[in-house]
Amino acid sequence: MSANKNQKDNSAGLRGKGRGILDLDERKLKILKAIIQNYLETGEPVGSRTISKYTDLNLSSATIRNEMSDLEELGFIIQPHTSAGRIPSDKGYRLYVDQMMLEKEEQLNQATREVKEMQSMLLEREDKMESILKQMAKMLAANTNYATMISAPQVKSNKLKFIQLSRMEATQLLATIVAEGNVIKNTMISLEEPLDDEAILKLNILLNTNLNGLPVEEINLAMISKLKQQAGIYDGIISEVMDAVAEVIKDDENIEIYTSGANNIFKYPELSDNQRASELINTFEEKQLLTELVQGTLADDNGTGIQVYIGSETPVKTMKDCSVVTATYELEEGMKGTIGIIGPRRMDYDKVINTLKTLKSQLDTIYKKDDR
Amino acid sequence: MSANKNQKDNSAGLRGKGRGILDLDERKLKILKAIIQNYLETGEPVGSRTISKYTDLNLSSATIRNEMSDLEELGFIIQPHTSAGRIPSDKGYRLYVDQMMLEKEEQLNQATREVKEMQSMLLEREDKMESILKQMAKMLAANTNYATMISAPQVKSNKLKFIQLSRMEATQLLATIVAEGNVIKNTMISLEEPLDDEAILKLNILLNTNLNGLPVEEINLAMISKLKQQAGIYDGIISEVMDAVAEVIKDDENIEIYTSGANNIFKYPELSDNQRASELINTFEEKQLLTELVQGTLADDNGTGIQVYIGSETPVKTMKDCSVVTATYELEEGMKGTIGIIGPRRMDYDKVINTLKTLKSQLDTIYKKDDR
DNA sequence: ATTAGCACTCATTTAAGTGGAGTGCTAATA
DNA sequence: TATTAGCACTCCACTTAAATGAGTGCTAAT
Repeated sequence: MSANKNQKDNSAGLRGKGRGILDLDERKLKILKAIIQNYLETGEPVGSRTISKYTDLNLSSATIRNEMSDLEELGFIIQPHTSAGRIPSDKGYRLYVDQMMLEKEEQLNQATREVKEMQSMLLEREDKMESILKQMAKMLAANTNYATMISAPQVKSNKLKFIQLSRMEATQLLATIVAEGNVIKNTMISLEEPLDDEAILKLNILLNTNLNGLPVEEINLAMISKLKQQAGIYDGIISEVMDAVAEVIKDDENIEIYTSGANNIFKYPELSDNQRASELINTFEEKQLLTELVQGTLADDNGTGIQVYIGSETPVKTMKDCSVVTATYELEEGMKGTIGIIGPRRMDYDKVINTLKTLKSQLDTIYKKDDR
Repeated sequence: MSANKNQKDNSAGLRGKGRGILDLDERKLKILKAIIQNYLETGEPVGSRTISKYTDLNLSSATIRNEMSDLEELGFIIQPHTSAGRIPSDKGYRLYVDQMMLEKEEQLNQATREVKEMQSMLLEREDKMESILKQMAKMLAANTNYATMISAPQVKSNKLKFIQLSRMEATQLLATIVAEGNVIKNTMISLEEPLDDEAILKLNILLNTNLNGLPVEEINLAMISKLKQQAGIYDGIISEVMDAVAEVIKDDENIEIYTSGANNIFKYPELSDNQRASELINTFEEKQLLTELVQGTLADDNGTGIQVYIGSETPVKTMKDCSVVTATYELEEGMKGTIGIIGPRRMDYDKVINTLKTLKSQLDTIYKKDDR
């Protein structure tokens, strides 16, 4: 009975540009695409009649039904229950997205326009990194209606660059520590006894001659105790400074992540039942959980800088009902960061990917680096 | 004292028997209390029979009904629909809370125990303010099952304390600016041409002699242009430094606010329908919206440092279906911050207030200041 | 290979029915 | 006079049943 269907399935490669198992004949592909697009809009299972009417294939619903039956057998679509329409499976989405990323390579046009307004807003206040990123996350969220996250570029500061003690008040010192990548930390140090300028100068010289340019892994206990010894009665200060140095290193372990538009998930019924919503909101609040995502993307880099995780593909388990699209951007000193958009499976992949692509290139440009 | 808020809330004498509102006869008070307590637990309207059975008043349901009828007329309770039990009105909650805050003044005991574990965890990593506050918010949320927020102490830095330029690399300067209250900002300044040590020293002297100890309002354009003039060819650097100074001031306009447990709202059905949840989550994400709350509490200070906003009383409109309990704490230099707990109207006021009280005093203690 | 037609499935909607929690009122009681 | 028992009534929440309709699979005809 299903002989002819199976025949098609097996002979997939006969036609046209046959390569790989994934090729479907042109018509099936069109139908699948139509199904997905329709589902992206409505969020409802889509039936054969809908496709037959709203597509230029001029096929009757019956024919569509046959094709859909095949598509289901191939695992690209799913029937939620016996007499419902079909919805795309993760595999279906995946095909769709892959297809799209091939086709759409060139049309940055429309998205560019949309991002332009972002860019102008961004440039308005050439501020410090933090506020730029925060703002960017916010605008992305507003523009896409999905939840967004953006991680600050991860600096691997493994060298100390500069240490300085300055007197604030009689018994208070300010220690400024700068590591490679311009990671800066300030600490206040309280003193028992006042310290004269000369002593401070000496300490500064001591610290800088010994530590400047030093890879952190070379700062060990032996080294520290040697310093203390040389500092004499001021060894307490050395201790505090070294604590601060440790902080600088530790700081870059937990990446800064900014999020926005978490409440957008309420726009998609499939995500907003209490259970799921609660988990997702929590994930966004405990940004720590998002670091997995960042780490994941940085590891998965596939050349394009764009990654698409569909449903269970995502590294963060609480997002198994979502799709996640990420872009990694890279700043001057080889510091990489991640932008992520989190939405329902039926995300507008086209728009999102294009937006991210453009944004990424803009970001690269802003920071004087063009890697396209 | 804190009860005076609603003391003369109209409706003073609808009935002959009505005297001042606060002296409801003892029995009515007991019944009201019973109703509220029951409602706090169940979240369901409570009927006369329930009260009659689970209270030691030994009254029949009929009697209770009569009393409830009176209480409703007085505005302390509400009937959601004709034949339902009663739920407390905002006014009812208000009375209950005021009453409680009088009674419970002395019993810090139990709550103290609960908070102790927090304290020990807190002290474990005597870190910088930020992480302490974050952690505190988190623990509060975990302990209470409500959403929490905590604002970093608001520093009113109106005097510059210290400015320093240091050379990082040949064409890169680090500017460190410290304002009163030890608000620190670092900025990198890129140079066209290398700068020799002598020039840097001069600039440092110039900046410090002119700006140290200066109230920010005295830093005007005239002052700046005078500085530029004196700096000669280095006027560009002065500009950048002054920009950074402006940043320091501006920074303390938008207060840092840390939140946690936003997803706790999903534990209370009355808050977790999509509409409300979305708004609330948004409020927590756009922490800026919470500043109103902080400002509000700092303004409303009533001596105890604890404030309770019930329903529409809260300054943040998106929280009109919530109750908010806040405590203001004060650190050494007169810097005040706010801790807030946001939950449903039927919040466990008793526990929350006690927890906040204890936490507040702990906080005060940790920072060497006891203001009880 | 495609299509029309038909019987069937099943989630969703609508209507009607039921139980029960809770009230207000009245009359009886202490 | 204050309290209580009793009763009729209200109305929500829940269940059940029927109607709806979108969608399918299969078969026979084109």
